[in-house]
Amino acid sequence: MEKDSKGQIVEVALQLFGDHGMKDVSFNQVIKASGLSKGAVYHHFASKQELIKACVIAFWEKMTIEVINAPIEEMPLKDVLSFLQLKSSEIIQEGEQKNDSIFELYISMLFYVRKEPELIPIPKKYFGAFKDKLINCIKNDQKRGTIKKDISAETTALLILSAAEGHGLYTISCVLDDPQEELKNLLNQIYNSITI
Amino acid sequence: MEKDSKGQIVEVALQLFGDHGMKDVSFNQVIKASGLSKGAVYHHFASKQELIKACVIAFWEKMTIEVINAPIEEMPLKDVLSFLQLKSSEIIQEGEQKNDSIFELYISMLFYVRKEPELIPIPKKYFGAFKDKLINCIKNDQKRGTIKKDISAETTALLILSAAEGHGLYTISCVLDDPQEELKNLLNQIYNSITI
Amino acid sequence: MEKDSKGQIVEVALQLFGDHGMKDVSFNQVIKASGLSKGAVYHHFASKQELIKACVIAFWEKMTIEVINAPIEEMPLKDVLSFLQLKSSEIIQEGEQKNDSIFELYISMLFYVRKEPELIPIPKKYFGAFKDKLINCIKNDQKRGTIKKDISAETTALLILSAAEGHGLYTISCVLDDPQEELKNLLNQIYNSITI
Amino acid sequence: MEKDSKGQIVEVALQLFGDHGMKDVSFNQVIKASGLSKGAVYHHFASKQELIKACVIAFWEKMTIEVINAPIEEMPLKDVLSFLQLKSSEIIQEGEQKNDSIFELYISMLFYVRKEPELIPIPKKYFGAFKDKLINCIKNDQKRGTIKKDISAETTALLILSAAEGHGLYTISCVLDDPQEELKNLLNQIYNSITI
DNA sequence: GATGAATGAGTGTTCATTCAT
DNA sequence: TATGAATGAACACTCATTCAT
Repeated sequence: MEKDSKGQIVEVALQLFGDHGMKDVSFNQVIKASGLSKGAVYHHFASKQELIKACVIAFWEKMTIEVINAPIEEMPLKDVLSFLQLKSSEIIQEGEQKNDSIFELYISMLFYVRKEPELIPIPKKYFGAFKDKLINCIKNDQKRGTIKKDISAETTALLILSAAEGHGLYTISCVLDDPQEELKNLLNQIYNSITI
Repeated sequence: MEKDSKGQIVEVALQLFGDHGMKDVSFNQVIKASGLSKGAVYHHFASKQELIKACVIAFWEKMTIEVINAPIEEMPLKDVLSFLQLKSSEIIQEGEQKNDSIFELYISMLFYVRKEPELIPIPKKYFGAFKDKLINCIKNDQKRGTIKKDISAETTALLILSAAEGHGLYTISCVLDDPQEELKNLLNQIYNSITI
Repeated sequence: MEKDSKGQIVEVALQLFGDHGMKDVSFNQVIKASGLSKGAVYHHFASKQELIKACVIAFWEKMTIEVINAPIEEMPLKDVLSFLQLKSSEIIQEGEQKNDSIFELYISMLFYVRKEPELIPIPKKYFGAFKDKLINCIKNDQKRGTIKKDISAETTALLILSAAEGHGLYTISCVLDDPQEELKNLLNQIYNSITI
Repeated sequence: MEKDSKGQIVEVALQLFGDHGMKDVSFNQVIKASGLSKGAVYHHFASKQELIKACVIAFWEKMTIEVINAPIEEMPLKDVLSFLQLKSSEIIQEGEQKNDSIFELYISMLFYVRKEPELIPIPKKYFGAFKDKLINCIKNDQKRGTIKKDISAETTALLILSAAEGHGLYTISCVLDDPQEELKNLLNQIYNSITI
């Protein structure tokens, strides 16, 4: 019997932000889409800024939970990289249909945080969780003897994440000819360079 | 003795876009900053869209020229990577002072192109030139015998660019603890994995 | 052990009105400042109008009590005029620090009453009390033989009050060069013209 | 063939301010009443503040011109006082019909200036012109031998103005029983006290 | 070719007030 | 009696754009 208008507004706003980009969605549009009145929305969020802040927080919390729940934990790195490729291709395909891909929203969310320094810990937590999972897999593989012992798990994890991130950006901007193939090559080269 | 008002307007607009972000600069602001009258600016650009398009084109042309002129051609890859690190730290430092870094503008420019498909070749040319230069360096090093011959120059170049790009994004979003150190580690790991 | 929320709300509202002007204080601000909930305040005052009306009444009652308690009764007129000067300079000094002086609120209260005719008796009572006190002093002085007997105490009292009031308005509006000196001259000229 | 939208807007705004009070007239109302579009009005006045400022200036300039043109110059003081009474009763009668009298606007204009110190010279000029005219009349009467020579023309002028001003305020606020009669008494008492 | 007055839909925000709980 | 979620008209202001001169 809960109403939780506040949560619903954030939900609706995130949807709109994902569809048209954060900068291109007006508060009025959010209000209209929420089905509530102007005053009601302002009752929950004193300004557009505050709504956006709530959305940014909700976005990163979702992302963090997604990472935490990702079934990566005990996988060998090989499978994790395949998992990353799969996810990436899903995002790419989704992005081709919509005007603004989830990736664009993701970047807006990063940039927004940059201007509200007190929010920095939030995406940092997401990023840290992601990196830690990768590091864990690499160390497990090192124990298993499939990955060289003198490789820094930390740096390797960051390399994988950065390469995937950069590749994502290049994909979005349409400068790559065959994004999926090229991502596979990228991750393969990294993987091959650290396996025994 | 041409006035080239058109070019001047683009120049002024790019300056404003760099300072406040493309979405946060109105046509009126550009007009005011240009010192020309409303009618005059509209005489050169029939709409804001057209001005933006001209700016996007000018931006990528500048970037491409910069890459083409970069003194990378005959360097060993080692030095090229140092050069990349230097550039990166320059951008980071600049970005710390301004609200919107050049990096943010760069990403806006990528995203804009995405929605105006006929412009795609323009950043693609920039990216291609960058990648070709790297490939060239790698191949030279392979000839010199400092880099393994069985490594794909193409994939390695893309790996370097992607990793740097992704690292830039992570830096901008303040999730890294020591961006410069981490970039060094990243590039070192790549370099070590391909040297003999 | 009564809470007298009603009185407290009026108190808070008067404070705000004095600080920012009656027109520039919203009902919401009063509610917030009162520390009560929206519903609670509306329970006491069915509308903003009613709250204002209560404030106007409270304001004039305070003013009336102040006049009634003023230690003027048995003073010679000479001292009363000095007393007026003192009060005036106090108000001026206070008004120089705040944005809205008590004088501005006083005038708003007068103007408000004008539009709610049933309230007219309230400031009239204040004004009457003030005038009566002055008349009394003048008549006493006439008995004492210090003031001419053929002078109308009524008109003289009104003259003093009007001159002081007008002078206050000129002071507030910054058109006088040396308000305090000029008030002294004003009252002296009146006083000299009626003394024997 | 001049359009002078700017002047027309000020005219319309002053009309509305006079009718409903400065604080109770919204920019939208001015825009609607002006017959122009929102953008057009904002083209001339960058903000409501600027429009108000222009109105304040225009108001005081009108008032100053009115004083300068008043046929007071060579009159004996007696007639000038009658003239003042006449003017006052005109204002009172007008004020009884409208919600907000010209007197209320006049006071708002004084108060506004108080918060924009660079405007202070403007009503000061009006006030100075008024006082100078009175002083002149008094000095002429002193030459003619109808007014005592040992009276300060300066103080007397200020006394007349203050008393009239204060009386106006009392009239507006409905605390007087017979404003016109009382003003006559007031001015008579002043006049009688300075005549030989 | 160049000017700037004019347009009107749109923005984010505030307001006094109502009403289900 | 008391709460605070909800309402919607109004507010000041910005925007990209048009067009008569």
